[in-house]
Amino acid sequence: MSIEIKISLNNGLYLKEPQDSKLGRKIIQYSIILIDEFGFEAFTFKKLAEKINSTEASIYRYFENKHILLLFLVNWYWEWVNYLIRINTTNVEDPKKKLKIIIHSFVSASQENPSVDYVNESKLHNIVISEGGKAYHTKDVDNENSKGFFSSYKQLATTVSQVISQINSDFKYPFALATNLFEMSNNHIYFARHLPRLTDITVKEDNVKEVENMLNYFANKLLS
Amino acid sequence: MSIEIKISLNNGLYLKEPQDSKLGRKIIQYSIILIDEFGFEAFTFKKLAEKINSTEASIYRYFENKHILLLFLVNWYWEWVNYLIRINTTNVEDPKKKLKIIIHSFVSASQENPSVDYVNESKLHNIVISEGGKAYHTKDVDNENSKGFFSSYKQLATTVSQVISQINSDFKYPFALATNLFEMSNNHIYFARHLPRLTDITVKEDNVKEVENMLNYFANKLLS
DNA sequence: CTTAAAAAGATAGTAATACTATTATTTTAT
DNA sequence: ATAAAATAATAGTATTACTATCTTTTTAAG
Repeated sequence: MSIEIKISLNNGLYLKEPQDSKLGRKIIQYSIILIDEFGFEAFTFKKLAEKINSTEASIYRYFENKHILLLFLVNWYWEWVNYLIRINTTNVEDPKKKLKIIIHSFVSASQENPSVDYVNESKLHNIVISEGGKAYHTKDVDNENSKGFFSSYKQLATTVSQVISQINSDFKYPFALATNLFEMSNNHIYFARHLPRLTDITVKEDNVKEVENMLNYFANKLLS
Repeated sequence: MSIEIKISLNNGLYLKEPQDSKLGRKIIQYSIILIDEFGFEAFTFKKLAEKINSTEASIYRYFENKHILLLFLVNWYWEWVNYLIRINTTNVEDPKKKLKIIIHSFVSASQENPSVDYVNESKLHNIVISEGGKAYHTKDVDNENSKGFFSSYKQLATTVSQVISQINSDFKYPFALATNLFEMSNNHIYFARHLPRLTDITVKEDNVKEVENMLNYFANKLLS
């Protein structure tokens, strides 16, 4: 007995819905593991095929190429954070409390249930931290945007911006603050791990409390 | 009669100093043009060689690979912004004024003189905006960091953090604010151009005044 | 002005990547 | 039991990211 979550994504992100078949779910599961392990550049469909005892050709039936697969994974993450925010803020009236919950979701969505068994949310979060920007920093961004490949991120920005405007309706940059909190969260976890001189916070053993405190401080100060 | 600027970079970033030879300067000049035009992924040494009527082998004598070349270019930009901040803030006492000048340098360094004739600063700024994150979002980041490949960015962060601390010595996140202002500047110019629903500002014909206003607002509010 | 050495060019070759195509086998649903 | 769908197996291509070697051109020093 269990509750199943299936996150629906823009159908231009895949050739065949990977969440509906065993092989498709394995592709998702092990692409997350391999991208996390080797990085996006060194990740190939050939390596993935070997890992799951399948073939390149079979993987190509699900995803056009590895960039689209990355977009799929990042969109999955955006949708999942959207979902967590929705359920964790229901029945919360105070927009300030809502924003605190949102910030908590940004830094540690990966430690939440309910989980989807073929997605290692913690590794997926690491991918978003390390490779997420590559999903939209491409020459094809305008074309992909027109196909709706970033609508989950926009949805997230809209949700958060509305809470921001509830806290302070005079604040002129609700969308910029929303995306900045998300980007800053990922960026500073990355900096703490790899380029610590670029930040003031530390992250020990995935303890992101300091990042969370910093984001709350920034948000409160800006909206006061 | 002219004043020449030569920006010195970590010598692990090249096999042979490209700024000291005609071919080397052509490599810099046209790699900027081609990366800006085609994007980093589609850019190859072969295309560059064809463009400058040289050969792949010759380019490989200057740069190990295209990733190192990108690092070289991004470091050049970081050093150049450092330099602009230094000369534009000399004899300015008020740290608040200094920070304004810094923010102006972040958003529109590309429109400043003095220029280096083989570097199109405006296109280089576009590369930093669109591809800059790829310089450090790689599996090799720790190794490259240990070789000092990010010291120009750290230097920039340090300079800005000192001004921030001069404005408000109690502010707990001077480095994070410094890097965030820089990243936010690039990010929101990119968003305004390609994913406008992720920001509140607009950028028409390279007019980045709105970004500058936003960054000044954020900085002032956070440091008040 | 000569000459040696450094730089650049020309050419060729390799392993890996990012696919596409075709056919054979297995799984699944009726 | 069987047809259709999914997957596996195999092969092949163009491009990329290099490396190696040899020839020609440029430059710098006596």
